Amino acid sequence: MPDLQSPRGMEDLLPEDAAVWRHVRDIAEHVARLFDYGYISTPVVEDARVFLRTVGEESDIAQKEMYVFEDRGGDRMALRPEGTAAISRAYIEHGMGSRPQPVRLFYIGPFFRYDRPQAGRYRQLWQFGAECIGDASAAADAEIIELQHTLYQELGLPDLLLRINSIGTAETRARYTEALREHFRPHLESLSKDSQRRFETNILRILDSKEDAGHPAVTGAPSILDFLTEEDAAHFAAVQGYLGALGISYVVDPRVVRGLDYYARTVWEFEPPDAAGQSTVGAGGRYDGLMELLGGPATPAVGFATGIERIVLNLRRRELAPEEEAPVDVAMVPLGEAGPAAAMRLARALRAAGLAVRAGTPGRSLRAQLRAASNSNAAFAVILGDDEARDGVAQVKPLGADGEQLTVPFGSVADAIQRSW
RNA sequence: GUGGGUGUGGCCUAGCGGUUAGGGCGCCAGGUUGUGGCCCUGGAGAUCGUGGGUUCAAAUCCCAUCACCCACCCCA
Repeated sequence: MPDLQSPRGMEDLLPEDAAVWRHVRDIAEHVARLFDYGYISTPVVEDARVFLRTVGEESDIAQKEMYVFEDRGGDRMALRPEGTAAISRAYIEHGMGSRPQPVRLFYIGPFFRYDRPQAGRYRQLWQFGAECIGDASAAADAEIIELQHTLYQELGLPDLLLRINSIGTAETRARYTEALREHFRPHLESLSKDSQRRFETNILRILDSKEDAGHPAVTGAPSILDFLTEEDAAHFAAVQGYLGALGISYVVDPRVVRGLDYYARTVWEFEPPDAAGQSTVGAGGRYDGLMELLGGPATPAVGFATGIERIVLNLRRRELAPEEEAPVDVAMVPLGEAGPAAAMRLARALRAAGLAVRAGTPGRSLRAQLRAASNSNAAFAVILGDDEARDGVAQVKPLGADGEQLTVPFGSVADAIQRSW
């Protein structure tokens, strides 16, 4: 190991990884476009309060997973751990409440969580997300889920399991957590240490504990769905109605909860069927209370985020990840004294004609350069030495199985290559 | 923060007390005074993660440490 390496949990993206990332990003942006979501990019660094106010001071994100630092001016800054709060900040700051509602936005970029890395979890992670802001209706929930569902369909991940739930409003959850507390209190002794801790910090999390999954107190716990108000229940039923109309399969799972406090009503997750470990590929929910936490007007909103690394992981597991970018069209092969300069000028002309051209390596033997050209998967080698430079021509050599090498005047090289396709 | 596993050239790896630390891939060069892919030959490239200890002798055994991986917590 060299003594300098990338920070823990933050990975270099190498050229050989580029094809699959480009693939995912292209499809994500395409799907966003299909739904008329506009691209928004917010800073990677924000005033720490943007997140501290919204994710909940007590949440793990605020307590131990956020990169917080003081800048040179003494301001408390944070590397963004998630997208929704920052986008909400931008929505308020730019008065987007005065635009036609709802405002539909999508984003893609890196986020940061000071977590212990493991498979599918990183300290710098990329997320693609979409937010539909200013629409309280169940149709907006369905639209966001449909967008996310379409993304996975387009990517070739049609069998991700959609689990949905409603966690009601803040009042609902207050009544429910009180009921849970009463339910679990007599069983505390027999629950795992983690669950005992959760009993104090985030009691909802006991429900999806891995250790206590089979515990009778967990399996027999009351369901939040029984605590929903009439309005919440109607909203949830409407969402399910839309999903049914769209033919999107899902399961209602009352154990789906959210780590962040600002969620309300509909929440969901997409998971691979062979789920294990850090498996959630994407998750979303309604966050009607968030804007007010940031000092803005009460504004209903719903959105989702999906982890690019986790998408790539799933594509690779299924061998659906494209391995290579499109190969280069032309590899230049300059020889001799006059070849290199003439080859550079010819390469410029070819690029101007829209061809991708890899520069050669003057000084290397013809054999070595042709080997390299062949390895690069270039469609053509263009050989240019002293004789060619003198005569104003180049040798155009197809690198495929067959095809004849031609002597072509400079001005006709681009044409000759484009015609022979 | 907790637990487990693994560290040998760029990558994969053999060696598990005494070897000039071996091989494969890749890279560079040559085999053709200017013609690739296959093949052949040669070359460069390793403080055996780091520090300490045991021993006549350590990549190999012990301890510590660091890094990475996996899992828990939490989350995308």
